[in-house]
Amino acid sequence: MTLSDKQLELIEEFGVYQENNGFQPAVARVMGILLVSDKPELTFEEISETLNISKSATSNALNMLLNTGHIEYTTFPGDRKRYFRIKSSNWRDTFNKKMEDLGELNNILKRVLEVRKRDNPVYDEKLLYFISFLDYLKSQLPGLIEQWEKENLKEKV
Amino acid sequence: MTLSDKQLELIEEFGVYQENNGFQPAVARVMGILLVSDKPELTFEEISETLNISKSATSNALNMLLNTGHIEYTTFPGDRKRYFRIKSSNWRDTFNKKMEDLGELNNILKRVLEVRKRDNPVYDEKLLYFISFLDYLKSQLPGLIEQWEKENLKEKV
DNA sequence: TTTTTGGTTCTGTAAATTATGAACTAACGA
DNA sequence: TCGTTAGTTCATAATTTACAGAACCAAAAA
Repeated sequence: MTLSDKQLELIEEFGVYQENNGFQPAVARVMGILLVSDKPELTFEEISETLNISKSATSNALNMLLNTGHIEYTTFPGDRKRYFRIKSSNWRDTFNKKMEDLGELNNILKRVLEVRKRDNPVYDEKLLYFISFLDYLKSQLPGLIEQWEKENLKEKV
Repeated sequence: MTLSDKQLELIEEFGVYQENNGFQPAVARVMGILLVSDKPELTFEEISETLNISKSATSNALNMLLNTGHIEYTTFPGDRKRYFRIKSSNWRDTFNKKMEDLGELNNILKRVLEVRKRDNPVYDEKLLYFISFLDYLKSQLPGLIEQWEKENLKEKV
């Protein structure tokens, strides 16, 4: 399989993005190739050879991504190969994870306020504002998402 | 300076959180101590000794955080020490960075759609939905923030 | 003028991460 | 039953990171 220069470039770019999200370089490239390749499904061999990563690294990356629910595969009768593709639900998950992450931060910050004893309440106030903002966001987002879904389905139907 | 067990625990927890955001362990702990200590401002020495990190690591961490705008310091006449504190604007920045990050992802995904040529449009559709969702979010968030600010100021005044 | 304070800068290195290649295995095909 | 395919597992090599320690420096104090 061959990829255009633009596709190779995007794999790297997406790869770096996902490295910053905590994925190993090779794992991030595997996600990248599944995302940008013209074929929506690729075999172990195609991934390994096109990305120039060893079989072991490919094996580890694919199993890791399978375990974390980022990819899945189908098979075809009379063909021992597995055909891997990105799980599309993964996009929504990516967003949800970011939101959960802010929730975690918010929990930590709430406990910070309980634990530290500052003489000047001005310092607590700034933090309280941010906490309240995150709470507000959390309360409003579901409605926002719902509304988007409504508008989007309207267009589609 | 001494910290309670709960404070030490929170420094570690916040530290791990910030490690996941790409900060070095020691840097993340420095942010942590500035966040949870009873005193809102701490000196180089207090930070270094309380966290048990070397002067060099402390120096690097503080300069890194100063350069990236996460902390700032004040001085007092006749006192050569600098008193470091977390920049409170940093909370809003943290949130903004998460949003910018989703914007970056969105840009990459838009280019993916331009570059890959898939026979079955179903695959593109899923991606298009997510892109459109992120765009929607981007368009709605400023209003959401504005509304929160309005409500919050109302309470305060 | 010498010493102390409040740091900074420069190696060196322990530990962790990430990937490789080779040996291995299970299933199928000839 | 022998070879081939489609991978997995293991030992280890190559980087990368993250920090400590020591030497260093400028300003203030003694």
